[in-house]
Amino acid sequence: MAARKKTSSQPKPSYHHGDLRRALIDASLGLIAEEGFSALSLREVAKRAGVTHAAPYRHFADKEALLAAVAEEGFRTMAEQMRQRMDEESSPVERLHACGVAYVLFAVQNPSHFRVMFGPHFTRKGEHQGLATEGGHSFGLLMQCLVQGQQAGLLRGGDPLPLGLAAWSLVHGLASLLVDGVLQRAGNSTMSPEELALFQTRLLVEGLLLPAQNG
Amino acid sequence: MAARKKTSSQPKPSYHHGDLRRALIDASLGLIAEEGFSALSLREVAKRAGVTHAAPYRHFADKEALLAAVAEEGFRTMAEQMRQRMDEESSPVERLHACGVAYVLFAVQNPSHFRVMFGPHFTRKGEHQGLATEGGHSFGLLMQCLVQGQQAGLLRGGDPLPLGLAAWSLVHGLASLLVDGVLQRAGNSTMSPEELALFQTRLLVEGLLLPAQNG
DNA sequence: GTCCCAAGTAGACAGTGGTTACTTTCGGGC
DNA sequence: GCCCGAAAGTAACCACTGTCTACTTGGGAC
Repeated sequence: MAARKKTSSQPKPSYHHGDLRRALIDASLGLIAEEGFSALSLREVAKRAGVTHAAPYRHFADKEALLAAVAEEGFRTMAEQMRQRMDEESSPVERLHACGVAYVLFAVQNPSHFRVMFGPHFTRKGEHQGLATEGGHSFGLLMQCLVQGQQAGLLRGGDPLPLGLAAWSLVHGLASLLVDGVLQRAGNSTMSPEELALFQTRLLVEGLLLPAQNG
Repeated sequence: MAARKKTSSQPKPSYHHGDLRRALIDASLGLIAEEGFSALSLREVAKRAGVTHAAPYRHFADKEALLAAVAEEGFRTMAEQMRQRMDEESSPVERLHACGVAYVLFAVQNPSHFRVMFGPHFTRKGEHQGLATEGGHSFGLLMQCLVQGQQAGLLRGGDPLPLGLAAWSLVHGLASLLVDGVLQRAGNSTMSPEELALFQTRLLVEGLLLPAQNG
């Protein structure tokens, strides 16, 4: 139920409904949020959007196409939020933190989006390369931070790709645990998602070792 | 399709089938591995186990109970493998690495188990507290490593819980990305899951900063 | 004002899935 | 050798889902 800007992403406002495509995506997100992913069906989505069960086929070839649209929007929004938050910082290291915090916050604030983006759907098809493209943008932002940190002489050198994968793993893991509610069942409490994200990204940068032991 | 020891976990070998309960769990894992999680149905599981579709109800109250049994076994196996791998190391830091590597390797070698364990199933019910218990064992092993490292003066002090959550996030994220095949689509390649896990856990311990910058 | 065509409706079909009630099989205790 | 009860089989119910086809609506171009 994230607040959603009425951007002019879809050019044609459509005839009868206004913007059914938009409404279907939102209905999907709401349904996943309230009933869980397994409850998501085209028919129920259509009902939520206030149309009959065949109407979605005017906008999406099939169920998978709808999911792909949801995921693609998610990747785009996430990259946008990461960029925004990173732009508020100047130091490469701070930008790195901002990058990770934005990733986790997006997941927590848009759990339905996150589930679709990284779920086990999408049975093959090269059709969804839009997803890989959009997802690549986010990872590109992260890698850019890392390389800048290396060039500034702040971060350890060498191939930045493994470093980026590690950073991605960290924030993706935290996001997954939060979205799936695992941390609620574990003995966590107290720290907010943002605090957790900031703490963990700092920890990855600084290391678990005692400062005196390092170097 | 992980190799499975015929341990005496279930006392009663049952009458007609031999051990249908065991067979149903294995069939579930095989089905998820081959057809994906969404293809998992009680009827198909029963067919794979060589019985009719109503037979599973002699051993599980409903579909969710079967999933819970799968997940619980997964948590138990994972904790066991973590313990084994940790016991091969003596230094707390090395044990920490072993702990993380075992987590990731379990996920990669038992992706079906992993998906069930951390999937969005299990609609409420306190019945599944067996899951939380078994899951807690794994996390307990991790926390034990951390505290030992602190007591040995190797790791930074303070509340060990946030440190443990960070370590968990890292390995859980890597495991998730590998299991969901995201790293295949990204420009990864070259490093094996074990190498990735070891590299990343080391990185978390030592930090991203240049050694000279740290401390 | 008319006509066209996208958008949406109504209905149907085939397949699947979870679940339950009743029946049959068969190993072991007596 | 008989009988009980657990384990598995059989059959059916009912709900739901994705998708297709044919029909209707209504706004805008002309």
